[in-house]
Amino acid sequence: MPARARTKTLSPLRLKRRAEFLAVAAKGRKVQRPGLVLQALATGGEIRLGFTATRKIGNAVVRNRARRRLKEAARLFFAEHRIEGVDFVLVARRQTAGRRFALLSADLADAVEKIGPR
RNA sequence: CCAGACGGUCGGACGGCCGCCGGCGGAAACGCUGGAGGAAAGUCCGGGCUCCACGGGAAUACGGUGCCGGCUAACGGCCGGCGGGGGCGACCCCAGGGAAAGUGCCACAGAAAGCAAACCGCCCGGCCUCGGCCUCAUCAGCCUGCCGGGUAAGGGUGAAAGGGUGCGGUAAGAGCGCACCGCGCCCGCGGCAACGCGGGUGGCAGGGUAAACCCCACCGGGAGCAAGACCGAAUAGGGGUGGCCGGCAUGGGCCGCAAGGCCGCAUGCCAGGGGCAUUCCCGCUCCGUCACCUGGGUUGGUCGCGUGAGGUGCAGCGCGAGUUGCAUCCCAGAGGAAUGGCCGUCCCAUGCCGCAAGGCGCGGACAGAACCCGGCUUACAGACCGUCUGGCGCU
RNA sequence: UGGGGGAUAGUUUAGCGGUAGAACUCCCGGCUCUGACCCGGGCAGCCUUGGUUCGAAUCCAGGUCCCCCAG
Repeated sequence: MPARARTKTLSPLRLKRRAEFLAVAAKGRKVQRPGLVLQALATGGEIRLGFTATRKIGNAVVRNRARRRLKEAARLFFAEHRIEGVDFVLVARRQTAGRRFALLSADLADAVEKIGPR
C-alpha cells in the first residue's frame, strides 16, 4: 500500500529524497527570478514538486515562511495550468519571504513560461 | 508628578474567502473537531523510558559538586538564612571548604618576595693612620673614613615588605608598655547549623595564589527514540546440536614378530589471546573447522507516541521554595515534517504631505514542536498589573 | 541526535600567567637606465562579554561563528 493515501488527487506528489533533488539539479534546467529559482527535469511521469530553503536565507521561521509561500504560489498556479511529466524544484531566495505575493506569483509564472520548452 | 528597585502577566484583536496536517463519522461527496512557544532555541545540568553490561570486594584513576538549613523524583536548580562587597535607599552581586599535609609560582622594580634579613638611614662603642673645621699650637671635640654592635621609626620599590592608629617610652628604636581596632586561642550565651553577641587571654605567631598541582567531604555503570519491540519477501554473515580441535605425564585400546606407529578413550597437570574503566584476588565469558536444523538486520509497515513528577480552580499547612486534599479538564503530534495565502475593520510603531481634520506608504519583538518532563542559559518591539525606595509638590 | 576540535596582522601560522613573535602581502626608501631579485625601515592582530589573579592571548564561565567524526 502507498505510504499514505493522497486525500487530494489534485495536490501533486512531493519530492522528498536527497537523491531526487540532486537529480533535478544535475540534469535539469534552471531559471532565476527575484523571488525564486526554478529547476525542472522532464521525467514523463506524473508532475512532482520539491521545495528547498537553505540556511543562507534565514533562520527556521524565515525558511518555513518562504517554503509555505512557494507552496501556496505553486498550488494556485498549477491548479490553473495542468502540466504533466515534469519534476519541478522551487528554491527559495532571500527575497522570497518578504516579496509581495502577487510579484512572487508572477515570478513563478514567468519562470515556468521560460523553462517551458523542455 | 519625577527617578528608580523587585515580582508577575500578555505578547496584536475580530471577521470573510481559498488552502494544509491529525482525529471522528461516512460507501463517497462531504461534515464536525483539534492544530506551536515562553523561550518550542542553545544543548549546559538533572531525571523518566529503552537496550546493553549487570559478580563481589578493596584500593586507585577519571569527571563533577563545594557556607548552613530546607524543597524536590533528582540536580550544578529553587527557597530561606549566614558571611563578604556595592548602593542615600528599595535592593543587587559573590565557584563562598582547606594556605599550621606537602610541592610550585610571585615577572619588572626593590637591600630583601617568605626565612627572615638590612640599601640609604638612625643610634652606641672603638680606632685614630691620612684629610677638613676649630686653635698661635697641642690635646679634646666635630665632620669624614674604618671596625664592631643595636635598631626598623623615616626614605625608596612594589599588587603585596613580618599587625594598624595614637600616646608613653628609649641612646636610637621596637607590642617594650598602654588605649582602641584587627587577629589567634579559651569560656559563656543565643541559634538545628553556617554564624552572631559578650567576657577573658595571648603580644602578633600563620604574606598571596587552590578558576596552579593538591588535600578533604559528597556524588557518578555505558549508550541513546535513528533507543527498542513486532510484522513481511530474495542473497552473503548469526544461534543450537553433534563430530573434529594445543602440549605433557600415566593408564588403556588398535596395528605390527619386533623396533615402533596410530587413536584425546580415561585421569591429572600446564597453557595462549581478547572482553568485563585500571590493578589485585577469586569469578564469568568468547575463540578454529565440518554436517544438520533454525531464527533475524538494511528498504517498507505497525507500535513506542502522549493520562503526564500534567493543566486549572478552591481550601488547609508553610515566611518561602513547595506540599496535601477536593473538584474539574484532555490540551498538536505525523512521514523530511502540517498551522499558510489574500482581503477588510481596528490597535501599535514609523516615514512623507498637510495649519488642521486627515491622506498616502511601509511594517508587527524574539522566534517554529520531532520521545517526554524538571531546571539553567541566551534572544525579545511593546503593553499592563502589584509591592517597595528616594526626591519634589499639595492637603 | 550524540561526540570532538578550533578562532592570534589582509593570508598561513608560533607563543611555560608578566615581551605578542615569524613568513608572505602592503607602504616608504635604497640598489638599477628600468623592472625583478636583494638591502633597510614601517603599518597592522589575540572572536565577544563577564569573572579569578597584583597582572589573562594563556585559567574559569556564558555567548557567537567555523570545522571534523558516528549513526
